[in-house]
Amino acid sequence: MSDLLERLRGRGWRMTAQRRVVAEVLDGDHVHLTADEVHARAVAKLPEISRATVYNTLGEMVTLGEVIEVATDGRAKRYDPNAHRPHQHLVCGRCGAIRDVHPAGDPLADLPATERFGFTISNVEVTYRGICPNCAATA
Amino acid sequence: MSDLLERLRGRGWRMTAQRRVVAEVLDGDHVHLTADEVHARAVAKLPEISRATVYNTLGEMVTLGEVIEVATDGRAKRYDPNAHRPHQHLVCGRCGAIRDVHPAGDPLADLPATERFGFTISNVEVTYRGICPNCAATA
DNA sequence: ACCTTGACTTGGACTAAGTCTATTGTAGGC
DNA sequence: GCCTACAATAGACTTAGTCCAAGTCAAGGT
Repeated sequence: MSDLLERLRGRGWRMTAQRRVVAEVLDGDHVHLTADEVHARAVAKLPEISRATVYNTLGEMVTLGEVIEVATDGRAKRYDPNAHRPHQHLVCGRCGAIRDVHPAGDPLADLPATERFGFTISNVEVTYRGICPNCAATA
Repeated sequence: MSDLLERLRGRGWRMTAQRRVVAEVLDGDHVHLTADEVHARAVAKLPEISRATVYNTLGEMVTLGEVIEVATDGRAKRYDPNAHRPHQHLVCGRCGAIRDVHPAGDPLADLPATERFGFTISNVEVTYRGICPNCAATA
C-alpha cells in the first residue's frame, strides 16, 4: 500500500505517526469514512491521536487533492481517497451505503454554454440515489 | 403566487399562519435558502414563529415532494422550492452562490446496468462547481 | 356560533459535527 | 545532538439540527 503516503511524502509533507495512521486508514477502494470513523480507526492504531489532528490532516489531504470530500446526506462529510480515477457515487437512501460508479459520458459536456451564466466550471459531482439490494430485500 | 400553498392545501394540510409564512418565503425561482435564512425571513413576517416549526414545516414539504433539500457544501442544507421542473445546480466555490441549470441529456441513462450493483435508482443529483463571474472579477 | 379534538407550535435543552486556540511536542536540517 | 518551524493536543466554542412536554388552535360536527 500506500501510494497515498508516497505521494504525500513527495510533496514535502513532514511525516508523522499521526499522518501515517490517517493515510493508512483511508487506503483502499470504496472507502467513504466520516471524520469520526477515521478518528475511531486511527485511535485503534495510535491511541493518543486527537480529533483535531484527524480533521487537520483530512483537510490538508483534501487541499492537496489527494482525497475528495463528499457530502452525501447533509450530515457528516465523508472522505474518499480514490481521487485519481474520476468517478461518481451511488448512495442507498435507507442504510447510507456508498459505492463508487463509473458512468459513461461526460456530464460536463451536457451543460450548454447558455446554461453556464459566465461561471468557470471546474468539476461536476454526480450522486445517484436509490435503494441497495440488501435494504430492498428486508423492506 | 403560491402554487405551493394551493398544492399543500390540496393535500389536506392544516393551514396555519406559520406554514403560510414558510411557504411564502420559499416562493420563487432560484431560491435556495438555508433553514436559518428561512427562519429569519419568516420572523420578519410573523415574529413569534419558532425555529422548530420552520424545521418541521420544511421537513414536511420535503416529504411531500414539494421542496427539494440540497446539500451543496456540507454546511447547512438548502431548500429549493422548484421541485417540479427537474434541474441541477451550479455552485460558486468562492461565494456559495447557487443557480438552477437545465443540462441536456439524462444522467440516469449514463449509468450502465453493470454499474448499478443491484440498486433501484430513484433519482440523480448533479452539482456543477466553479467560480461565478462576480468572484472571478474580484479575484 | 360553540365545542371538541387531534394536529400544530413553542422554547429550551440536547446532540452531532466541526472549528479555534494556546500550549506542548517533535521531524528533519544543520 | 540541537534548534526551530511545523505539527499535535485538549478542551472550549460554534453551528446546524433534533427532541420533548406543555400549551394552542384549525376545522369538522352539532
